[in-house]
Amino acid sequence: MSKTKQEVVTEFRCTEILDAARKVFAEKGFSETTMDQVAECAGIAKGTLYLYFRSKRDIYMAALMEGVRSLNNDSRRKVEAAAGVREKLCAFIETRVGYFEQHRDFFLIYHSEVGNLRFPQASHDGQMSELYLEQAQMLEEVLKKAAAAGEIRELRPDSTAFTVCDMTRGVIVQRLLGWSRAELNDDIQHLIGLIWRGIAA
Amino acid sequence: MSKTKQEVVTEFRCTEILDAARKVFAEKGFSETTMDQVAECAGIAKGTLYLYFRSKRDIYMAALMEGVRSLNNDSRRKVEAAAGVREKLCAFIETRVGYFEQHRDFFLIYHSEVGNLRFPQASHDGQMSELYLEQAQMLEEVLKKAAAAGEIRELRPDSTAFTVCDMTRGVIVQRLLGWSRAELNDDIQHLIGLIWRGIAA
DNA sequence: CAGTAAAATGACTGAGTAGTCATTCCCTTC
DNA sequence: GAAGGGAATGACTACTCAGTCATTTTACTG
Repeated sequence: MSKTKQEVVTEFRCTEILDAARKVFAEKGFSETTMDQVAECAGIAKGTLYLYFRSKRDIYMAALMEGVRSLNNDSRRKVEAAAGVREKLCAFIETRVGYFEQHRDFFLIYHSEVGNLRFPQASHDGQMSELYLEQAQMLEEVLKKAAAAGEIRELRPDSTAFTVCDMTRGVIVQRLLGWSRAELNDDIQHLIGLIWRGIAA
Repeated sequence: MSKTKQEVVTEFRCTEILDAARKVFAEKGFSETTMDQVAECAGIAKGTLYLYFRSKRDIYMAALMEGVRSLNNDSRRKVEAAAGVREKLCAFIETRVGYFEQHRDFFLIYHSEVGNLRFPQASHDGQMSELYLEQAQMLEEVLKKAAAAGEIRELRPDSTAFTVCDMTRGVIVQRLLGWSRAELNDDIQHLIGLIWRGIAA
């Protein structure tokens, strides 16, 4: 059964709102953004926002989580599809750097939220931590298997996985703030070179 | 000439206020913190805050910048004092991880600010960016010289320097959020092992 | 210990904004 | 094309909170 007209409209409005939200939140941060600004950017009235979302935080979390889930799915798929360890690592980094380059607004929100992981009002419930950990753990599994197979040296897979995530995020920040003028691919290759020598057997 | 009584009292009040500010801001983040909370935590009335600082943002920035400057000075001194490249790297990482472990409130503010580097209202003027870059550049110099001397392989010193900073910060986050249960020293040694193999000639 | 000046106080104000809801608009159906 | 109903609107409300300032407290001096 295909979607009713109702559902189509609702989905369209939600997408529209979340896209606008990402844009405005990315520019100003959560607290400096007003609902009027989100509404204006989405080209609708403020009241309409509340027909589709319960609160400001609700919109923010939806914009954030939708992005994170999509990113995590992409990463997982690409990593699973890749053949060896090195290739899996490459896939992980390339997918994520690529995704963030394509969705800069989302990245700014994501990154500022990582910075707030400790403030409870942000990332409510710890949904955000959960998804963050999910990625690290996926990487951890890859590293564990690779170590067992002797493809890389023995090191703490948990800590290493986090570190790879941090380095990946770091590269995007460098690019976004204009601290790197290299080609995207050079940045990625440079990072992979660093990591691979760091962990290779 | 020693300080007048005036100056001593002023300095004491400022320290008191900034300590309280770090505590509260670390717990709640900038916008969720009220001046009343800062005042209460400092054990003074709200009005008194405004005798020593011009605004909420002013207090926040002072608390942040004092910490960053102190951290940067420690780092620089320790790095300069260390003998070889590897030792300088160790000194950098150990100093920073140690400092942040000793000043967790400060770290939470610092880390959330790194997440907000792109939002103009935060980190006004870009003072924060400046100090962040300062550290990375110090490291960059170390790496350049080491590469010229053949002690490490040729790689992009700017990008590598940023990456080392990111990894270092990452380790603290792991520890602060309880994602690492290892001894402090194990975490540090693990990280240095990773980096050193990554960059060694 | 009175007099004075500086420091501290906290009730108050004004600006800003999340969220509401009575009204208007528009689309569908007969 | 009239009637009915669901979607959209934006003026309005209720509240929060940064920053002020008239008053009180404390510290110093002669």
